[in-house]
Amino acid sequence: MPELPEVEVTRLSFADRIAGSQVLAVGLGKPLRWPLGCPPEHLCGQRVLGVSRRGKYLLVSLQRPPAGGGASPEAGVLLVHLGMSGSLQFAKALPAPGVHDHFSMDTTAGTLRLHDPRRFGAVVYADSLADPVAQRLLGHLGVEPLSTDFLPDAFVAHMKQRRAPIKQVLLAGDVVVGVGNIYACEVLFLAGIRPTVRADRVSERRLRLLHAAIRQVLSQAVSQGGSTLRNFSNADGQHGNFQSLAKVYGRQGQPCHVCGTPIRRIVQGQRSTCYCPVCQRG
DNA sequence: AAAAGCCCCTGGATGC
DNA sequence: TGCATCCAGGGGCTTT
Repeated sequence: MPELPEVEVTRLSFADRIAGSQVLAVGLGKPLRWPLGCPPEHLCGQRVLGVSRRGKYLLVSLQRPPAGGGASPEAGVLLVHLGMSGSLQFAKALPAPGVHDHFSMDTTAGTLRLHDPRRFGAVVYADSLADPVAQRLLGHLGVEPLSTDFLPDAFVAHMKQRRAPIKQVLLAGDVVVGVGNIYACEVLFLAGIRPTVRADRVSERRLRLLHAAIRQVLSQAVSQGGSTLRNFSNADGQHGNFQSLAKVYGRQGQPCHVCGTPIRRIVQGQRSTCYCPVCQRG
């Protein structure tokens, strides 16, 4: 499933190529998680300014060419979420949409297409990032883990205010974004923290280790091209190779790489958690 | 405010 | 072999 590194790798794989193009046509397949929020024709003629990212959302910024006169051009943004099974393709010529291709946008530079069998993904149009439609999805998000705003002191302070199990706080995304189920398990292993421990009961020393682990694991995963744990590929169709680096996720019953103890699997918030009962006592 | 549970969906794995 | 059942998971929403 796409987590922050996969989304970032996807962005890097097509952002430069689509920037500056003009939207020619938009086609929709079966309904995604949310409706597009505007008629598909509304996008036609708009210019693609660039692609940025906020958490696991890709933000495709658009601009309608001024109709004439001095009026400032209207700007808009497409919020793209890959959900659990989504992937983007961008190419000059793509074959006809398949049964799982639910959003297709032809531009002068190529076609951008969302392939999403489980349809947990979404493509939503908003007039701007300040628009309530965008704020509903982005407004509550925490700090970007790979930005210079992700500071140890603030991270510790936030965690000390939360009583929920630390893994659930990571997944909630309101302290730090982009840490999904796989990476949450991995970073807690690296920091030696038991996933079930209340966030505010974790020592400051280990919270600082966790902060460093989040930066290290996510940036490493980006440089590796993302995870292939769930058939991930970037918009060029290339696969990442992070899966071999997972130390606990999906390894229940197998020996811990550090101490040899069998990795344990539990369920938290209807999601599986894998951890080493010996290495993760903090 | 924060925490916990619900629900959307379907390919792949498992069990009979 | 073919069927039914279960499971995975992101994250906004509702309820506590």
